[in-house]
Amino acid sequence: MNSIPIQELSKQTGITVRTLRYYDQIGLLIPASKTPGKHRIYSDVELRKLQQIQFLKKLGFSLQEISDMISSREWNWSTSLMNQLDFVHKEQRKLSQMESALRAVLHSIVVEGETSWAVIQKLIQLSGQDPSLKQSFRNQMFDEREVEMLSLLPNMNSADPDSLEWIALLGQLKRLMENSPDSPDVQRIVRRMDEKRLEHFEEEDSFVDKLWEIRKSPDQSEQMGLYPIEQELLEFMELAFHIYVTRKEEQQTERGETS
Amino acid sequence: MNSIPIQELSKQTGITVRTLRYYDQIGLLIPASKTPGKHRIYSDVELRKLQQIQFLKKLGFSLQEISDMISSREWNWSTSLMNQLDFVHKEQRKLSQMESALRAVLHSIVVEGETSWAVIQKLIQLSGQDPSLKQSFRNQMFDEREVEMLSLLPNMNSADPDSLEWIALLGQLKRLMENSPDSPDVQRIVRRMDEKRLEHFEEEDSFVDKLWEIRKSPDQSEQMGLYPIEQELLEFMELAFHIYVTRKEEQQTERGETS
DNA sequence: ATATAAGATGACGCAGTGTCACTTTCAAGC
DNA sequence: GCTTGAAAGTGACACTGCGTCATCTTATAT
Repeated sequence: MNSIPIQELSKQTGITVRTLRYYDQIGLLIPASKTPGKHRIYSDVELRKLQQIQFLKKLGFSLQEISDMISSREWNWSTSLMNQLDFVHKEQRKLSQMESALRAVLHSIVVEGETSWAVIQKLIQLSGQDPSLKQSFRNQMFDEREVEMLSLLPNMNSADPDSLEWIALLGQLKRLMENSPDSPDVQRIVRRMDEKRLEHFEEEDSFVDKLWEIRKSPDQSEQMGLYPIEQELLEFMELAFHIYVTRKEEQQTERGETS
Repeated sequence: MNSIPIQELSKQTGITVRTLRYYDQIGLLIPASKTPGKHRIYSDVELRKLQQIQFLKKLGFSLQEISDMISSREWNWSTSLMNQLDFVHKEQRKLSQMESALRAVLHSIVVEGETSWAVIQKLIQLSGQDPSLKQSFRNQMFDEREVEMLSLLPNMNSADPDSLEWIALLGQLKRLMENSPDSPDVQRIVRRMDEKRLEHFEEEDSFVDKLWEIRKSPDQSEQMGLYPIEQELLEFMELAFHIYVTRKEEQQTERGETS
């Protein structure tokens, strides 16, 4: 039997001395013996046991659970492993929700341009409402095919590049609101928005129109669970869009295009 | 100014009375006033503030952080949001590792048939080794194309149905070791294994052979980071396989097949 | 014998409540 | 105005898993 002083054990396992003493205190890992001066002495039996403890900790079990597992001779491993797996899944869901909420705030700040409590307030409104109401409103306004298309819409709390560009474009547009809606800067943004619209919703004009109507009504937007965009920005956007579309048609006419 | 007693506030927000008192104590949410008898009285200002606190808690911030955010007039939101997002990602990684380790134990128990500390010991060996060594050993034994194929191998800690069936088959085989390797039960399992091999590694005989050689050497298996399968089971499997292949060839010969 | 490293013990702190135990206040009915 | 029961108050301990002092003792090498 080789005797291992506490610091040795600490080095070999990476567990701090403090923790080893704590494990002794709660009876999880008791040293093989002690010197007359009460210094702890471990053996390789304890070394192995400590490694087991480390491993079980990596699985996320609490020291209490580990203690039970180690002491009990016949332990129902499958059950506790499955429970633990279940627990991990729940935690993962929580984290996903946190992630998505965090993104929503970050992106809202991009759109709003300024950081303020107003952003938080808006999101509190959104997150506070009953999701089933949202669902029924969506089903009421759109047919089945259109409801599916709704899931393709850019979203405040998603991280895909497509949504990100929409958010960025909105943010830029907002900062340009002091300019004229037919200024080149504004028109370039609107052109890009139109391109993106065509990419995803070409031939779906009626859907896009319906969506735009909802967007323009703050109440309806809220019921849909859409991030509230301020009225002025929407009006500015509509104006700029109108100008853009008109010019586009003129150019096509000049070039003698028929379609 | 409407005055809200503590229980009212509790009901409206879902925060317990105890927690509200604690928030008062740490100065996070101080009631608007108190009755002469020291009962707390809140107003809708505090109601809104409490909702903000709830929201920020959903983002995973600590009460201290929330306190800072609320009290400071000019807070750098973006930075703390990004930090928090970062933190969430780290937690997610931890959970993924836990999940995969948990699956490894669960699956190992299936293969071993019995639940025992030996399983844990094996996995401790595996998880304890330096992953870079594993990497270099793999690169040393296999060429580039083959290394890619390695990632298609069934794995103890994955949850895909393919891996699951391999695990299940191994577990069944182990329980049948007392039978003769040419018993129908055993042969059916070996046939299924062979089918699965063909599904994924048809035309890759040399790769499969090389892998099998490694499997048969406990040392090499360990260096590869493969779950240790006991020698007897491997030999039993090889024997059964040999019988299976021989019979298959005989049948083909009988049927007068040439290839 | 002495210096010094290593060890021991004990206590506080952290985060966010739950839970007891005991006292006081409020509001309402009489 | 008095009684009563509900609601509110305060204070303290518990939980998890250690980190981090501070203070005292032991082991070890010279």
